[in-house]
Amino acid sequence: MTSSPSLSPLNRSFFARGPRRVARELLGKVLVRNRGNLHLVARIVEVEAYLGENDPASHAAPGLTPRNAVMFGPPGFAYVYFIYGAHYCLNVSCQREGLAGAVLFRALEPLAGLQEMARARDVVLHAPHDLRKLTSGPGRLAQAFGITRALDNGSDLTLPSSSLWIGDDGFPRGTIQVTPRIGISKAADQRLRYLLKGNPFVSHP
DNA sequence: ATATCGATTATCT
DNA sequence: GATAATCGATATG
Repeated sequence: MTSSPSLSPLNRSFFARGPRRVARELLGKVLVRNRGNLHLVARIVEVEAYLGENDPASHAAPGLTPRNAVMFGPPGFAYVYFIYGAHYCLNVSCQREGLAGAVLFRALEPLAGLQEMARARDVVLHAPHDLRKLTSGPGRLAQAFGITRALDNGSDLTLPSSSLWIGDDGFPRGTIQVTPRIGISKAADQRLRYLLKGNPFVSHP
């Protein structure tokens, strides 16, 4: 038996809280893509909270639509959207059914399956800093993990048996830094971006 | 039926 | 630092 650190899935109640709290707590956890025997694993190092219908920057602001329905559903499910004609972005729903909320995954630190991520991203790994090209940015990490709306939107992220899920490996998350969210025009002053201070894989250093 | 625009990224200067 | 690329969701007529 090879030793492997225990990796436990985050349960429903973890996500049944406000987006700020969930965002904060998600830092240091890991995102896992199950691909048969192979696993893609990466640590969550940067996220943003989207507060729901009362948050002008949230896709939930216009109220329930087919696109944003997952955010109005139960917590712990993947909300995947397509943006700028090119990129998918991954969120996890939080709060509770009927009360929208979500956390956007903005950057990950790749831990396992690096070559598979590189192939998905169409990059060649030379220097160590090339790893930043894999999962530093919401569109990049989605591409590295093969995340699409057709494939992953609405999937349950609390089940380790499912294709995509979130786990806790006991990593001590360290110091959290809070800044305004990136790339938005509305409510741009609010500090709802959370990152692990000093982590080289955050998207906008 | 058509127009607008975006929770981004790559590729320039 | 600035900008083009690109398309689905949404709003409007």
